[in-house]
Amino acid sequence: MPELPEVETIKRTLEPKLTGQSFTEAEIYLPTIIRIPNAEEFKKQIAGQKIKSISRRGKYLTINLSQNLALIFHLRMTGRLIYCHADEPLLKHTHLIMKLDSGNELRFTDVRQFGRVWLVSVQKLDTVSGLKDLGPEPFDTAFTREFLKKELRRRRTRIKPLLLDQTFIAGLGNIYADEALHRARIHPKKLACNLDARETSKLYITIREVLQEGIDNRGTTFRDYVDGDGQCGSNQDLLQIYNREGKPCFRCKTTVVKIKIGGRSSYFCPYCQKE
DNA sequence: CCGTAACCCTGCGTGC
DNA sequence: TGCACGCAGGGTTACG
Repeated sequence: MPELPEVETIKRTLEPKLTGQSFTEAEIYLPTIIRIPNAEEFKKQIAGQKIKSISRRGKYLTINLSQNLALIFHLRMTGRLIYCHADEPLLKHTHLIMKLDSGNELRFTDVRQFGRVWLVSVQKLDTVSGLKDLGPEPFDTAFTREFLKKELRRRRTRIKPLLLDQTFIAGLGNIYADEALHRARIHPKKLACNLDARETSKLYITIREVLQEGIDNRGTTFRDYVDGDGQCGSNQDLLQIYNREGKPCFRCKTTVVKIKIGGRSSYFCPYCQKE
């Protein structure tokens, strides 16, 4: 599940390879993944476009093109964006191939077909669903301890679903949200407005810590995630709580529990994270 | 405002 | 071995 650290890793692997190259043509095998424009327009518009830079916002990856165009990807759960030579055999579930003038290709594959692609002018970025409504970047100066404190105080929802709400904070997904809560010793069902000053401060720090460690370890490969070179990350070896149901908490040896909150699984330690 | 659930989709683990 | 079934999940939408 590509979350902020995974998308950031993909960005870092792709940027030096793609920058300066131009797209020559596109082959579309599953048109439904492209939200804007239609398949024919996509092919027509992307041909000849030069890649200026790559950027990330939350879990969205943007390839900034010449002529004020932006090619935007959201990988959802199983999407992959891989740079390789045109001779490489096609992986299963390859839905989109974008050819480059170097003889290499950028390929989009996605087992579950939930990933999405947009090609829009920068003036129309607000037509990319979810992008304009994103909350602050966890590493941006706008995301301060005071901001988190103020926002949590006025929210009467449980902390776990709130951390997953991309309009609240951009980039956290199920894995890093559980890791941040465990490290801050906060129960996932605790109401946001009931967090005390110490918990809020701790959470502010642990959100940044778990994300930074995820980036440092080149992402968490739980099942499907690979970077732009097709390489797995290593952060899965360092997870303290996610997917550890029935196993002893590394801190206190209490058995890790899995519960459902808002339809999503949540892993926590009932001793370290009291409700 | 908040919670819940359905939906999109395929692969995988489980139970029979 | 094979089949049916439930589950996994990010984001969107609908509804209470």
